[in-house]
Amino acid sequence: MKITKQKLTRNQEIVLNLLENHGAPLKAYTILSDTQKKGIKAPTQVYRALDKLIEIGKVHKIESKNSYVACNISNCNAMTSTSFLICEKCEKVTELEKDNLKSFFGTLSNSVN
Amino acid sequence: MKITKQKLTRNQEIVLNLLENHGAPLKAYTILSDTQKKGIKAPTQVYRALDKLIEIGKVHKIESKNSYVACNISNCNAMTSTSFLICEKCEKVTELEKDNLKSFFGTLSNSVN
DNA sequence: AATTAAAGTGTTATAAAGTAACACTGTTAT
DNA sequence: ATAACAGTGTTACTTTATAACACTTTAATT
Repeated sequence: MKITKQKLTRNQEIVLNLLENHGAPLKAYTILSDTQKKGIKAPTQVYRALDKLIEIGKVHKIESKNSYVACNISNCNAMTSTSFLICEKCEKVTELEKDNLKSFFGTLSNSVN
Repeated sequence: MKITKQKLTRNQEIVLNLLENHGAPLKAYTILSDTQKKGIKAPTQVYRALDKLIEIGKVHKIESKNSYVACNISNCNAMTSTSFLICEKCEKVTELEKDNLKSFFGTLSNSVN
Protein backbone atom coordinates (compact mmCIF):
# COMPACT_ATOMS: atom_id res chain seq x y z
CA MET A 1 0.00 0.00 0.00
CA LYS A 2 1.46 3.29 -0.98
CA ILE A 3 1.55 6.23 1.33
CA THR A 4 -0.84 8.91 0.19
CA LYS A 5 -2.38 12.10 1.42
CA GLN A 6 -5.84 10.61 1.34
CA LYS A 7 -6.58 10.89 4.99
CA LEU A 8 -5.82 14.57 5.07
CA THR A 9 -8.67 17.01 5.28
CA ARG A 10 -9.11 19.97 3.02
CA ASN A 11 -7.29 22.51 5.16
CA GLN A 12 -4.54 20.11 6.04
CA GLU A 13 -3.94 19.43 2.39
CA ILE A 14 -3.91 23.08 1.44
CA VAL A 15 -1.27 23.78 4.05
CA LEU A 16 0.83 20.74 3.25
CA ASN A 17 0.75 21.43 -0.47
CA LEU A 18 1.90 24.96 0.08
CA LEU A 19 4.78 23.82 2.26
CA GLU A 20 5.80 21.08 -0.14
CA ASN A 21 5.69 23.36 -3.15
CA HIS A 22 7.60 26.02 -1.36
CA GLY A 23 10.32 23.60 -0.27
CA ALA A 24 11.60 25.84 2.50
CA PRO A 25 10.35 26.89 5.91
CA LEU A 26 7.39 29.23 6.11
CA LYS A 27 5.93 31.18 9.00
CA ALA A 28 2.38 30.52 10.14
CA TYR A 29 1.15 33.96 9.12
CA THR A 30 2.81 33.66 5.73
CA ILE A 31 0.98 30.40 5.27
CA LEU A 32 -2.18 32.20 6.27
CA SER A 33 -1.83 34.95 3.72
CA ASP A 34 -0.68 32.54 1.02
CA THR A 35 -3.76 30.39 1.50
CA GLN A 36 -6.45 33.01 1.82
CA LYS A 37 -7.37 32.63 -1.80
CA LYS A 38 -8.02 28.97 -1.02
CA GLY A 39 -10.42 29.85 1.76
CA ILE A 40 -8.31 29.80 4.89
CA LYS A 41 -9.15 32.91 6.83
CA ALA A 42 -7.87 32.76 10.38
CA PRO A 43 -4.70 31.83 12.25
CA THR A 44 -6.53 29.09 14.11
CA GLN A 45 -7.15 27.22 10.90
CA VAL A 46 -3.51 27.30 9.98
CA TYR A 47 -2.34 26.23 13.40
CA ARG A 48 -4.83 23.40 13.57
CA ALA A 49 -3.68 22.06 10.23
CA LEU A 50 -0.05 22.43 11.24
CA ASP A 51 -0.65 20.66 14.53
CA LYS A 52 -2.08 17.68 12.76
CA LEU A 53 0.59 17.61 10.07
CA ILE A 54 3.27 17.77 12.73
CA GLU A 55 1.56 15.02 14.68
CA ILE A 56 1.67 12.68 11.70
CA GLY A 57 5.23 13.63 10.84
CA LYS A 58 4.57 15.41 7.55
CA VAL A 59 5.69 18.76 8.82
CA HIS A 60 8.29 19.85 11.33
CA LYS A 61 8.49 23.05 13.26
CA ILE A 62 11.80 24.83 13.29
CA GLU A 63 11.67 26.25 16.76
CA SER A 64 14.45 28.75 16.44
CA LYS A 65 12.71 30.38 13.49
CA ASN A 66 9.04 29.94 14.39
CA SER A 67 8.74 28.33 11.01
CA TYR A 68 7.27 25.20 9.53
CA VAL A 69 8.69 22.97 6.84
CA ALA A 70 7.45 19.90 4.99
CA CYS A 71 9.40 16.80 5.87
CA ASN A 72 11.65 15.83 2.99
CA ILE A 73 12.72 12.46 4.25
CA SER A 74 11.14 9.74 2.19
CA ASN A 75 8.85 7.41 4.06
CA CYS A 76 9.19 9.56 7.11
CA ASN A 77 7.28 8.24 10.04
CA ALA A 78 9.20 9.87 12.81
CA MET A 79 7.34 12.56 14.63
CA THR A 80 10.15 13.37 16.95
CA SER A 81 13.91 13.64 17.01
CA THR A 82 14.16 15.81 13.98
CA SER A 83 16.90 18.31 13.53
CA PHE A 84 18.12 20.77 10.97
CA LEU A 85 21.24 22.42 9.79
CA ILE A 86 20.55 26.07 9.07
CA CYS A 87 23.07 28.06 7.12
CA GLU A 88 23.73 31.34 8.90
CA LYS A 89 24.48 33.09 5.65
CA CYS A 90 21.90 31.90 3.18
CA GLU A 91 19.35 30.46 5.62
CA LYS A 92 19.26 27.22 3.70
CA VAL A 93 17.69 24.53 5.82
CA THR A 94 18.66 20.90 5.59
CA GLU A 95 16.84 18.24 7.49
CA LEU A 96 18.98 15.52 8.99
CA GLU A 97 18.10 11.89 8.88
CA LYS A 98 17.13 11.30 12.42
CA ASP A 99 18.14 7.81 13.30
CA ASN A 100 21.71 8.63 14.09
CA LEU A 101 20.64 11.71 15.98
CA LYS A 102 18.16 9.77 18.01
CA SER A 103 20.78 7.28 19.06
CA PHE A 104 23.19 10.08 19.77
CA PHE A 105 20.81 11.75 22.18
CA GLY A 106 19.54 8.44 23.45
CA THR A 107 22.97 7.54 24.73
CA LEU A 108 23.36 10.89 26.37
CA SER A 109 20.00 10.84 28.06
CA ASN A 110 20.74 7.46 29.57
CA SER A 111 23.86 8.84 31.14
CA VAL A 112 22.07 11.80 32.64
CA ASN A 113 19.19 10.76 34.82
CA MET B 1 42.24 35.93 36.69
CA LYS B 2 38.95 34.62 37.80
CA ILE B 3 35.81 34.97 35.79
CA THR B 4 33.41 37.41 37.39
CA LYS B 5 30.22 39.25 36.62
CA GLN B 6 31.95 42.58 36.84
CA LYS B 7 31.31 43.70 33.35
CA LEU B 8 27.60 43.16 33.60
CA THR B 9 25.33 46.15 33.92
CA ARG B 10 22.66 46.49 36.56
CA ASN B 11 19.81 45.05 34.54
CA GLN B 12 21.92 42.28 33.12
CA GLU B 13 22.96 41.28 36.61
CA ILE B 14 19.43 41.35 37.95
CA VAL B 15 18.28 39.04 35.19
CA LEU B 16 21.27 36.71 35.43
CA ASN B 17 20.98 36.44 39.20
CA LEU B 18 17.34 35.54 38.95
CA LEU B 19 18.05 32.84 36.38
CA GLU B 20 20.97 31.45 38.33
CA ASN B 21 19.04 31.37 41.58
CA HIS B 22 16.08 29.79 39.91
CA GLY B 23 18.19 27.07 38.32
CA ALA B 24 15.59 26.22 35.71
CA PRO B 25 14.27 27.87 32.58
CA LEU B 26 12.12 30.97 32.94
CA LYS B 27 9.97 32.83 30.45
CA ALA B 28 10.72 36.41 29.59
CA TYR B 29 7.51 37.72 31.08
CA THR B 30 8.05 35.72 34.25
CA ILE B 31 11.46 37.30 34.51
CA LEU B 32 9.77 40.63 34.03
CA SER B 33 7.29 40.19 36.85
CA ASP B 34 9.89 38.64 39.13
CA THR B 35 12.18 41.61 38.70
CA GLN B 36 9.72 44.44 38.95
CA LYS B 37 10.56 44.96 42.59
CA LYS B 38 14.13 45.52 41.45
CA GLY B 39 13.10 48.21 39.03
CA ILE B 40 12.69 46.45 35.72
CA LYS B 41 9.45 47.64 34.23
CA ALA B 42 9.13 46.74 30.58
CA PRO B 43 9.67 43.72 28.32
CA THR B 44 12.30 45.60 26.35
CA GLN B 45 14.52 45.78 29.38
CA VAL B 46 14.31 42.06 29.94
CA TYR B 47 14.92 41.20 26.32
CA ARG B 48 17.86 43.53 26.09
CA ALA B 49 19.48 41.98 29.11
CA LEU B 50 18.77 38.49 27.80
CA ASP B 51 20.23 39.34 24.41
CA LYS B 52 23.47 40.43 25.97
CA LEU B 53 23.66 37.49 28.36
CA ILE B 54 23.03 35.12 25.48
CA GLU B 55 25.67 36.86 23.41
CA ILE B 56 28.31 36.32 26.07
CA GLY B 57 27.20 32.75 26.69
CA LYS B 58 25.86 33.16 30.22
CA VAL B 59 22.31 32.37 29.22
CA HIS B 60 20.79 30.10 26.62
CA LYS B 61 17.40 30.27 25.05
CA ILE B 62 15.42 27.09 24.90
CA GLU B 63 13.66 27.66 21.63
CA SER B 64 11.02 25.00 21.96
CA LYS B 65 9.85 26.50 25.24
CA ASN B 66 10.43 30.20 24.65
CA SER B 67 12.38 30.08 27.84
CA TYR B 68 15.74 31.22 29.10
CA VAL B 69 18.15 29.42 31.38
CA ALA B 70 21.47 30.29 32.98
CA CYS B 71 24.33 28.28 31.58
CA ASN B 72 25.46 25.70 34.09
CA ILE B 73 28.61 24.59 32.34
CA SER B 74 31.63 25.79 34.25
CA ASN B 75 33.90 28.15 32.38
CA CYS B 76 31.45 28.24 29.56
CA ASN B 77 32.58 30.37 26.71
CA ALA B 78 30.56 28.85 23.94
CA MET B 79 27.80 31.01 22.62
CA THR B 80 26.55 28.49 20.17
CA SER B 81 26.05 24.77 19.77
CA THR B 82 24.16 24.35 22.98
CA SER B 83 21.54 21.70 23.43
CA PHE B 84 19.30 20.37 26.11
CA LEU B 85 17.58 17.22 27.13
CA ILE B 86 14.07 18.02 28.33
CA CYS B 87 12.13 15.42 30.23
CA GLU B 88 8.66 15.13 28.76
CA LYS B 89 7.20 14.15 32.09
CA CYS B 90 8.81 16.39 34.66
CA GLU B 91 10.14 19.08 32.34
CA LYS B 92 13.57 18.79 33.88
CA VAL B 93 16.11 20.44 31.65
CA THR B 94 19.68 19.23 31.38
CA GLU B 95 22.24 21.11 29.39
CA LEU B 96 24.67 19.02 27.39
CA GLU B 97 28.33 19.72 27.20
CA LYS B 98 28.63 21.03 23.72
CA ASP B 99 31.95 19.94 22.41
CA ASN B 100 30.84 16.51 21.36
CA LEU B 101 27.65 17.93 19.92
CA LYS B 102 29.53 20.49 17.94
CA SER B 103 31.72 17.88 16.38
CA PHE B 104 28.70 15.70 15.73
CA PHE B 105 26.96 18.41 13.76
CA GLY B 106 30.20 19.62 12.29
CA THR B 107 30.76 16.31 10.58
CA LEU B 108 27.23 16.27 9.28
CA SER B 109 27.31 19.77 7.94
CA ASN B 110 30.48 19.02 6.01
CA SER B 111 28.77 16.17 4.28
CA VAL B 112 25.76 18.23 3.32
CA ASN B 113 26.75 21.33 1.40
C1' DA C 1 39.66 67.55 32.05
C1' DA C 2 36.66 67.89 27.92
C1' DT C 3 34.92 65.34 24.29
C1' DT C 4 33.22 61.80 21.93
C1' DA C 5 31.78 57.06 20.83
C1' DA C 6 29.57 53.06 22.33
C1' DA C 7 26.60 50.64 25.08
C1' DG C 8 22.83 50.77 28.14
C1' DT C 9 18.33 52.80 30.05
C1' DG C 10 13.37 54.04 30.45
C1' DT C 11 9.22 54.57 28.11
C1' DT C 12 5.35 54.11 24.95
C1' DA C 13 3.50 51.81 21.44
C1' DT C 14 3.12 48.09 18.30
C1' DA C 15 4.02 43.78 15.78
C1' DA C 16 4.28 38.78 15.54
C1' DA C 17 3.06 34.28 17.19
C1' DG C 18 -0.20 31.40 19.15
C1' DT C 19 -4.62 29.97 21.82
C1' DA C 20 -9.57 29.81 23.84
C1' DA C 21 -14.16 29.23 23.23
C1' DC C 22 -18.34 28.19 20.88
C1' DA C 23 -21.66 26.71 17.66
C1' DC C 24 -21.71 23.97 13.78
C1' DT C 25 -20.46 20.19 10.05
C1' DG C 26 -18.65 16.08 8.09
C1' DT C 27 -17.01 11.29 8.78
C1' DT C 28 -16.63 6.73 10.73
C1' DA C 29 -18.15 2.98 13.36
C1' DT C 30 -20.79 0.40 15.56
C1' DA D 1 -29.51 6.03 12.75
C1' DT D 2 -27.24 7.64 15.92
C1' DA D 3 -23.57 8.33 18.72
C1' DA D 4 -18.66 9.56 18.95
C1' DC D 5 -15.12 12.04 17.15
C1' DA D 6 -12.39 14.95 14.39
C1' DG D 7 -12.54 18.99 11.74
C1' DT D 8 -14.51 23.81 10.50
C1' DG D 9 -15.43 28.84 10.74
C1' DT D 10 -15.47 32.70 13.50
C1' DT D 11 -14.45 36.20 17.06
C1' DA D 12 -11.79 37.57 20.51
C1' DC D 13 -7.85 37.21 23.11
C1' DT D 14 -3.16 36.06 25.24
C1' DT D 15 1.67 35.57 24.92
C1' DT D 16 6.03 36.67 22.96
C1' DA D 17 8.96 39.95 21.02
C1' DT D 18 10.43 44.37 18.66
C1' DA D 19 10.55 49.47 17.06
C1' DA D 20 11.45 53.99 17.98
C1' DC D 21 13.09 57.85 20.57
C1' DA D 22 15.07 60.75 23.94
C1' DC D 23 18.18 60.33 27.55
C1' DT D 24 22.21 58.48 30.69
C1' DT D 25 26.29 56.07 31.88
C1' DT D 26 30.91 54.17 30.88
C1' DA D 27 35.25 53.95 28.89
C1' DA D 28 38.46 55.55 25.64
C1' DT D 29 40.85 59.55 23.20
C1' DT D 30 42.85 63.50 22.50
